Amino acid sequence: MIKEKITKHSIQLFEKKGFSQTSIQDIVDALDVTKGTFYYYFSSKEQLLMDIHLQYIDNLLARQQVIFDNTSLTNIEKLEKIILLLIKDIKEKGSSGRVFFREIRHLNNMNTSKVKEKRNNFRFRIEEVVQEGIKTKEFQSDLRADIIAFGILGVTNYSYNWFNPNGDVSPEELAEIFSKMILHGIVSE
Amino acid sequence: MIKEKITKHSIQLFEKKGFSQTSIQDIVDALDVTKGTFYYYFSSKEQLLMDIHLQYIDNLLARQQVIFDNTSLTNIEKLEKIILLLIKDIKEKGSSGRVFFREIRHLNNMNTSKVKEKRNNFRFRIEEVVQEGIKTKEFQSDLRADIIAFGILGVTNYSYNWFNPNGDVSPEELAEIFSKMILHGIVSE
Amino acid sequence: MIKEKITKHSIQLFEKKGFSQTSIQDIVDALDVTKGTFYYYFSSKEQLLMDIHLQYIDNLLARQQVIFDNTSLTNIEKLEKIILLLIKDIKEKGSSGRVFFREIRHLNNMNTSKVKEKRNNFRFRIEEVVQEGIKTKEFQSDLRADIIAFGILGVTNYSYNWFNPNGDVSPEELAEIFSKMILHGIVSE
Amino acid sequence: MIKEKITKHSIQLFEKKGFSQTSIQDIVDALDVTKGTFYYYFSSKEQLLMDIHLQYIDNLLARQQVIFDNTSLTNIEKLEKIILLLIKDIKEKGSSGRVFFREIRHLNNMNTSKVKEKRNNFRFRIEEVVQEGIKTKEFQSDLRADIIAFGILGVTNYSYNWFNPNGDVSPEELAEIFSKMILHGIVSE
DNA sequence: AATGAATGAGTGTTCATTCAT
DNA sequence: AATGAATGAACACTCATTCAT
Repeated sequence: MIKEKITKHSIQLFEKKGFSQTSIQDIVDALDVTKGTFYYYFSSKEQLLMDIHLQYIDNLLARQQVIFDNTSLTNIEKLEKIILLLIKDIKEKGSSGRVFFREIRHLNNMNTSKVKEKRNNFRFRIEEVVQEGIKTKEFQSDLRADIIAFGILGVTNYSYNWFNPNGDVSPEELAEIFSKMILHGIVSE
Repeated sequence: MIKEKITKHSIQLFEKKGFSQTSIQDIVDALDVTKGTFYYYFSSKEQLLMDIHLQYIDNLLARQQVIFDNTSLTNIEKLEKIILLLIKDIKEKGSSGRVFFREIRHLNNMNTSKVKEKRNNFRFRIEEVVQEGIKTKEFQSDLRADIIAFGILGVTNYSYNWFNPNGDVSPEELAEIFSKMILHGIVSE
Repeated sequence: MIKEKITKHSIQLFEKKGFSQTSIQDIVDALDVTKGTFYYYFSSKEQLLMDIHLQYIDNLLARQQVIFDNTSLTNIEKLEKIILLLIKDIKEKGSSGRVFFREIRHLNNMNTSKVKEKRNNFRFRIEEVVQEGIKTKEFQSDLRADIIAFGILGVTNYSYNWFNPNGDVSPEELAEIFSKMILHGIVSE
Repeated sequence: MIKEKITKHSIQLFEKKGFSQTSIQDIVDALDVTKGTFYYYFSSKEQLLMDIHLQYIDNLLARQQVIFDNTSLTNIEKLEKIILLLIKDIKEKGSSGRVFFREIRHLNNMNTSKVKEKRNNFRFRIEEVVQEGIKTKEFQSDLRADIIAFGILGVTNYSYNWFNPNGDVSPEELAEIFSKMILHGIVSE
């Protein structure tokens, strides 16, 4: 209960001020508890950050898996759904996402490796979808699936930095615009 | 001379360890000078960071301007050249770029505004190219030029995080792959 | 039962890491109980240390008393037996002894006084034996019994720091070597 | 200058309150400087302790060396002079000595090794003197020189704990009493 | 008899910055 | 142009102790 509250508030603070600019004091002050309480639940500031990272990426991976395993979808549809998954997440978990993308540097080597492995898994899944789509002729035969995967992640992840999900474009609309761009390009035929 | 050396080494250190994890002591130690010397050339650590930001974005803006002003280019060509400009920069100024994208948070409000304005200008130029291309029918008529500009920047900026310009894909090849994806999509026609 | 287990394990920890470097957490972790349990049995960390001190010195005093009261022994024999008592204790209660000698500083004033008084009593007994031996002409007539007592304690107590009772010299042999040195010196006659 | 003042005051404080009970704050408060100043001169609290240890043991070793190298002395005289050296030091450097004997535990492994090696060297020199004395028949032929060396150090080092050099017994007198005890024993012939 | 949550004062250490020289 | 001494506020983290249950 308190642990969850600490995590939740920390995410807000890390997003607003950055991990290193946020002190444990800032965190516990925001919750009206003492530092001792923080260290009762977390062994270090870094462990809290690791918790946040794992919660975020594990959740994404699980939801990506559902899409990936759905055999009734074409690869085009799978890509669209993965893009939508990421964009919609900005509304639901935007703060976590921004912390996730920005603060990984503050994990130690071992933790960085763990998180990067999971991050890579997410990317490899996208790469696989592209690869499969090439086989089924949904996609062009000469694509570099690995690089396309990076391209797709670039488009979606960068959105965390600028997209306001409560603005005039809804997450669903944004996802559709990006899907269209990636799938069909912007040049008129 | 010394100032340039400080800037150059700081970029390396900021890239490797992060801005807040790099102390002034680290910087001056790397150059075998003393802290007094640092403060002779820079009024604060933040000012050094601001210098790095301005050098980076001003250089990019200038080079973008040349492309933008070249009336002999189609809008498609302009987009291609801007993408190439950004990707090639990873090889030439990768460290600066990574510092630029990661450490803006450590500027104060006024400096952040100045840098963001320049950043936005860079984006507006891309948006204008897209807008022009729509008018000339090079691009599809129903595009959201603003969002496409964000998409393009997502693809290129994210590359700073993963692209190894000395690997098996050259900057020129990467730029071409991304240009093709953005212009024509990945779906086979 | 539990109290004894806490005391016993604490002695090991205090010996290995030192009193102030050992936290209550360390102690209870080693026993798989919680801090509450510790404070059920001990009112404070210091009281535990005091317990250890008292157990150690009271035991020594009692065993010294037996020697002291044995009227069938000469004073030389009494000295030999006291030296043997202390050296043999290294094998049996080495950890306690080391804690006893090293950590008295961490007792408060009142407790320090109590322990020092008992320590002094131990020393006074040795002094008395020397004094008696002077009267009986066993010992040289011009000895400073008080200082000789300190000398004897120096030899034996310092052994706690270096003597390995399981090495090539047994406690009995060591006690004999030291007895001989103190009684007869090292110069060849 | 300031560094020396810090060291000097720290020795007093460490002696009175113990190393771990003395905070950096205590030290700098006593000198009316700030913690920053402390860390300008010392990289850590432990390094200060190491400095104290090295100053103490290096000084002792150097003075022991002079005695050791003096070929005009018999081995008996060398022992007497080494004992006097240690006892007189209580008056001159008593605080350092007490810190030296009590706080070695607070050095890390590498530093402990360094200090212990020097400590051992001091002891080995005593052992050598005893060994030489056995060869020259000054000392009894069946002595365990190594253990006798420990015995001598026990007598002298323990004096740091109780001897008041300004009391009714002077350092010279104490050294003579102990020399006599060690050389000739206490039993009347 | 024992727990587990919570406290709060304290610890060693870091570091951007200042300033007389 | 450059130094080196000094500052002081902040920081992550520790820990003996308390107490309701």
